[in-house]
Amino acid sequence: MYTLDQVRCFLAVAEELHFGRAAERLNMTQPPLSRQVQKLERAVGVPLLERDNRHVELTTAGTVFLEEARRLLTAADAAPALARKIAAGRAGVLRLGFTAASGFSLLGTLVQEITDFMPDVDLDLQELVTIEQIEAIRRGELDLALGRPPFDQESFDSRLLLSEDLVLAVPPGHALTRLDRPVTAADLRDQPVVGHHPTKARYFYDMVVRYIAVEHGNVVHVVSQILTMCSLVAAGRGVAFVPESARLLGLPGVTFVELDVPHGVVELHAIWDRSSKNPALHEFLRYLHPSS
Amino acid sequence: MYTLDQVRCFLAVAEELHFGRAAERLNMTQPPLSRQVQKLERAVGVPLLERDNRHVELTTAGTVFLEEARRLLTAADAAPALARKIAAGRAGVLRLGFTAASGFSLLGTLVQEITDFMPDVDLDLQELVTIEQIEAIRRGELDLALGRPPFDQESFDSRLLLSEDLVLAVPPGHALTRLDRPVTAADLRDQPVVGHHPTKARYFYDMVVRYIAVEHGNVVHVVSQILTMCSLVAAGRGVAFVPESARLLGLPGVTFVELDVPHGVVELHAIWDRSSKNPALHEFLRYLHPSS
DNA sequence: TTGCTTGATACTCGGAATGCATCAGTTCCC
DNA sequence: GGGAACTGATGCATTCCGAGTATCAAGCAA
Repeated sequence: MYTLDQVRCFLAVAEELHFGRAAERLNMTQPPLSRQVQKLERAVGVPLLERDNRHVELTTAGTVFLEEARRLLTAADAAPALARKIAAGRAGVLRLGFTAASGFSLLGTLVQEITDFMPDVDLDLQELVTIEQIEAIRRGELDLALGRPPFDQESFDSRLLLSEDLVLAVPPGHALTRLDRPVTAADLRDQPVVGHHPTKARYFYDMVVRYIAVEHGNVVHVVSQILTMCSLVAAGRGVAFVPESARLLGLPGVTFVELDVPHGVVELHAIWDRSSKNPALHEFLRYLHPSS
Repeated sequence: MYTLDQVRCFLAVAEELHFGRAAERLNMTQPPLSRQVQKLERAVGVPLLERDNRHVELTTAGTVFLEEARRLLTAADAAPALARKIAAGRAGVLRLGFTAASGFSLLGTLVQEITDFMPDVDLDLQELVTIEQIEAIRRGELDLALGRPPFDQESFDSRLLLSEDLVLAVPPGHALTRLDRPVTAADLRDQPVVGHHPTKARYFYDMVVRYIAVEHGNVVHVVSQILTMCSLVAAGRGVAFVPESARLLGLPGVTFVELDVPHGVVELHAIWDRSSKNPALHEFLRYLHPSS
């Protein structure tokens, strides 16, 4: 079995792609570093790095192991911190994930409310896209997510926090800003579109497919974050479908026009594992559902 | 910093609530176990166990650390297993490009076969024309392409997957449907033709130039996708040369007549970079060439 | 060719973990 | 009340592992 030190060694080498520099970063010399990585590879059972007597590069297995290694080390660092916080008499820790987009809208007020209502609870905030949040909850690395459907209704409970409109982000002075009616699919026939990633931003992708049949050939970029979309719009690369709260970004070079879609279609939910035993989470849920 | 062994020691003690039995379970003697747990507690910074000279019990911090510890060890066990699976090609990602036309014919069965043969491999599908696929492979953004010649035989390996006939798409009731012999170039002298794009659909363009000398002036549209061609035929804009599998589209307003060209001239190849290191690709190739 | 770079290996040394023996505190029972 | 039994901690000798130094081997450049 391998040790965390070996994982740390591997991480440094994988990031530097150079044993000498990695050793320097770890405050050790190169030979023991080589041996530690060799040991790790023997423990894992497959080569993680390909050494070329001149260059070092990750194998495919090494690439995915690197991801796991990062998570492992993060968890290894977080565990004692968590234990210390508990021991220090704090009421607990609430690990809250949020999407970049929800950060603009209600994250601020929500954090304020939580700290008011549960002043002794430490809040750990992490920005992740929805699926990553769901995965993190499933792995027990997160207590509460601010995300969008779909998610497994079996294992997760949720509550709708916010409904907002889907609007079209366009550069200022764009022809569509001069329309005095909501933009329809027909208006977009010849518009380059900055599209959503079909899996990472599945919620928006599905919504756009459903309400606005965008010509496949019009999609000029595929991205997963609202902020990136707006930047691309500002750069004149096309128009984009974004939640109304993107206005709060205050980005120059972007303005927003109404779309011919139902109001309030963009939903933001609080999502949690119904089997979680974190007392801080339950305390928060009591605040969220004052009834129950 | 602590080690995974220390965590394993703590886990055993926390579960047994007895140093002696925990030591037995870990195949070690009791004194070093005590010291390992002490070390872990020093690393974490707070007591995790309360020893009572008669009983052992978890502190509050110990309880939450126990949970984290379990997760940590699970992740530490899972990571190498995952890496081994990746290296064996039994898991991972296979990025598969396909032309719209190949989508109608064998993409479905191929995808089915891949998911049967390599159930843990994620398939990323992307529709691109052949040259874009080749470029994507060259840039390392795609592992496998379903495309048509020509492509650089130096850097790419390939395998013929399908040969089919070139047929003529015409509107139903068209004069050429009443011929009782294959259509020849002469029959097309006065027909408006929906033509292929000379670079984006070079394979079909070259093939048509080679087998049927179409009058230049007859070409009323130049498009690069079979589906677009068929739609234009259905709209009565002309006739078009398409692979027989376009029948599978089931488009109303289009029927197909035989052409006086050799059978099986439309080829579809699986194409890949012979220097690719993706184990999932190699696993798939083993499936494709059971011989080698 | 020579010299430089880079990762692997040989060897020695110091620190850490192990196991044995033992201690110290508690509980139980006669 | 006192000794036996039990439990976790500690002292000590041994062993083992990992670190550092020196060096090697392979590839590349001039």
